[in-house]
Amino acid sequence: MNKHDLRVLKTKQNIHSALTNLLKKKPLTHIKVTELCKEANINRGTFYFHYQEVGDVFKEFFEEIMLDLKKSYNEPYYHTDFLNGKTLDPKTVRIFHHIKKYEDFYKIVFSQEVSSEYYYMLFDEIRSFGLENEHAVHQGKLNNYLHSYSANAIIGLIIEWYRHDFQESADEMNVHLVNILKL
Amino acid sequence: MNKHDLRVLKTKQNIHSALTNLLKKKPLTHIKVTELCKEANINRGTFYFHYQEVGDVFKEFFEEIMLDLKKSYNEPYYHTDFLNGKTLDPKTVRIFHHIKKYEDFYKIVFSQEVSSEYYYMLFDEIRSFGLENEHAVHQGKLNNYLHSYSANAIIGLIIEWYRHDFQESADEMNVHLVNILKL
DNA sequence: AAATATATTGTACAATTGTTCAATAAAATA
DNA sequence: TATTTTATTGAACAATTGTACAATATATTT
Repeated sequence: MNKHDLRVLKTKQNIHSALTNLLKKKPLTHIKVTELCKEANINRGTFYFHYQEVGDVFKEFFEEIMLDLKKSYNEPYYHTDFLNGKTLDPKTVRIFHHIKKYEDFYKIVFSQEVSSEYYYMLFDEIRSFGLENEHAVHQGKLNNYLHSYSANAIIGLIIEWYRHDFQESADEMNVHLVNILKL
Repeated sequence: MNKHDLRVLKTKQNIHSALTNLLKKKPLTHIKVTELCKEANINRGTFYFHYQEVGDVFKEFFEEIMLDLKKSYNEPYYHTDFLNGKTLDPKTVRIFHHIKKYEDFYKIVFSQEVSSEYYYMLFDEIRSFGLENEHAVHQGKLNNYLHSYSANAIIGLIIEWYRHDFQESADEMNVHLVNILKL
């Protein structure tokens, strides 16, 4: 299976737009392989040649989104540094802006029904940023735990945000974080 | 459907022990309804009278485990307060001991393939403990975010623990946490 | 342009799913 | 104990899944 083969590209494009369409009508977990193939005008055998289940297609979407998260996190950031007189953390605020940008996808990622794999993709990405303040280097094992602690704490905020249906702005979320870190 | 009916109790007992047996042989996501019913010696129609999918049975297990977590968290705690000369947080250490106690279940809960619903059950339980230091009462919204932040931070540690195959002891985990909180 | 490689198709198949329903068995209730 | 209630069974059904394969179509390579 050569992912540069034009046939493969075309097939995957069809499947991708088919899934995008179906997601407007029903939740990911309700979409059948048969249904997706019909919408994409491809043979079911072709689907199983590339994927195992519908969720794998969504995973491909989310892999792209993770690339964007990595990219936007590493880009120089030109954003207002203040909101309501509070200083914004220039590192984490990019995460919140990223989430807001892909709000519709994260509503799926954080839903109860889907597999945890997307959660862990986000977790590992944020974890790789190494968010733990300025406290330089620690001993190896503690550092591992600290990374997981910090990354998942941020995701805890995002879960709460998700449960508020992403009502707050990204900047407001960052203010919440700053306030928590000040405690 | 009366859950006190002896027939229901017997049926659920059979299904429960059938699932326990099958889980020794294969992962949760590979267990079919048909297979579970054969193992439990009950009719497939009976299964669908009580559940929707195999995961619902595991959810019943986990609901009991969440009750135990709540219970052990509220019990007076008689445990050594020191390890390697470090003070242990008497609140959080119970969570770690609880996880260790049900290690086998949490290996399922934290696995990539299963639905996120178990994760959220744990999250909501830990969140309800209100772990945020001694900083008294804050404004309503910040408090919501703080609870989710703190609860998920702890779970971040547990995820890391899970990835180390739960090698460390509960007390060592608590030392990690204490060290992180000191930063 | 011809030869080669391989992705896609169509078909078939067994197994599982999810639902329905009347008959039956086993409870709870009077 | 007799009556009533209802959980369980078994059977049937359409739909979906997951796999296999030869035939075909459409790429890539020479």
